[in-house]
Amino acid sequence: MFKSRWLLFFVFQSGHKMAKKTTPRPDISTEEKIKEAARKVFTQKGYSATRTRDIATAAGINLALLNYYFRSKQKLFEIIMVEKMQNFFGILIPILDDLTTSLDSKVEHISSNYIDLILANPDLPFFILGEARNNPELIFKVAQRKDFLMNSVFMKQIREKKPELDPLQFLISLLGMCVFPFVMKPVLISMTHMAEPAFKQMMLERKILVPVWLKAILKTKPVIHSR
Amino acid sequence: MFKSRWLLFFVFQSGHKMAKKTTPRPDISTEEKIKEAARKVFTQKGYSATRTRDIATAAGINLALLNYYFRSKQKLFEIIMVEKMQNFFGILIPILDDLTTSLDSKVEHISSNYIDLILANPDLPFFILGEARNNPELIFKVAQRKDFLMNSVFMKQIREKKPELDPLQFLISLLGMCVFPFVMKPVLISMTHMAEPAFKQMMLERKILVPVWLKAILKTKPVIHSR
DNA sequence: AAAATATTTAATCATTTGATTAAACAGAAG
DNA sequence: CTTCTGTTTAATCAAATGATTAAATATTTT
Repeated sequence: MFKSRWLLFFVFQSGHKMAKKTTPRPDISTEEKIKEAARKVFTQKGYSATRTRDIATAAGINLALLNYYFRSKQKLFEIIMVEKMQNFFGILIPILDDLTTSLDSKVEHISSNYIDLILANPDLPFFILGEARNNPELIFKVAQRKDFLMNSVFMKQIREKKPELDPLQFLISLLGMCVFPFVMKPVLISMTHMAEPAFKQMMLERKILVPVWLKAILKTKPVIHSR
Repeated sequence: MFKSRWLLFFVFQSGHKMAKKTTPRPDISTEEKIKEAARKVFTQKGYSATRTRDIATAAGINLALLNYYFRSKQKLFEIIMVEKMQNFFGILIPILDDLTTSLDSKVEHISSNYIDLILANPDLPFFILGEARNNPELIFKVAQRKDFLMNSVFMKQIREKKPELDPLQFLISLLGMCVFPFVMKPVLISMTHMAEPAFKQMMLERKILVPVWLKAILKTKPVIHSR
């Protein structure tokens, strides 16, 4: 058993599960139970506050199975992290690079889709933004090329409509409008009487507000920056 | 020695340093060296990723001195956290509640002061927003009352100027415009060719853009939300 | 059914980590 | 100088934590 695990490891060091050499068809669920628990615990508490025992308990499995299926906490984490980055950026990329839609339409889509996405996964943005600080190379891996963003259709459309404006300023503002309220939620709840339902209602209203406000921003008179 | 420490602990359990009973006047610097190192390490890595040994090394002191002066990692953390929250919110509160300034002027002040503050302490916002998730009660302690924010002069001025708008939507947008770029910085740097100097330049330009844009937002036509 | 292979478990390891202790050291008080 | 008190150090502790192992159980293959 010891031998077979390591042999396989050297053959496929795919970072993937290393069991199931020939045909065996187990539950399929154990591995998925661990991943599901890992999604929950990692996104909630972040990498370094997460204990492998938390994941094992949440998954209802023996601790050793985590290492059996995923080799290490780090390897399991990377799988979840990549998955979550795809959730987070995957929704953005296609909209930004759509040749068939107007700038206004893109703003509407991003606002609406992003807010819905995060309402359904409230810990997602903070998790991504936090772990991006420790694993910048992982972010880079998901964003294929460093010039995709600046060369996207969206950015071109902004340059066309408002040439004096750094289009990155606009994109950051748009994302901030959608994402920041979630990042700030705990502070907000501690400092006001707002609770979960009111927060959700506010975010639903924001889906309408953000496009209106960003259109207004695009109509402002040029601001010239001194150098 | 053992005895005197504990006696003092029960007399002043102020969470403060417990040495220096009679007169001795040491370096004064050891305690401060630890705090300074703790500021750096905690804000950079967060509570759970921080090792007391990291702090001791950064401070150039023996590990035991950390516990000698501050009892525990947790106690030291709370001191730093409160300090940092005062940095972060202390600049905001007086502006928000200033009876003598206009709404536009408040927006300008917040934009300018906040961006300058965070440029000088780039890890501050993420630290605060992150630890707020684990210690909501600490946030509440610094924000004196839960109704301060919603009753502030700033909020009244927004209600007056744009009665149909939830003033919280506006405040969150303003803060997001200033703070979110810093929260997002690592992602930004991984996904574009932007480096530190360009980021700083962008934030300086933002000090001008944010007030212009937020004034434009205040001039938009009312949006009525269906219920 | 027997053999081979895969999965699961309980026990255990080695390291890390927050914290403590006892002794050495330093400076002020008597 | 000696004593007292506060500071610093090196060694050590106990608990937590990521990981491994060997044995057990289950499943597939022959």
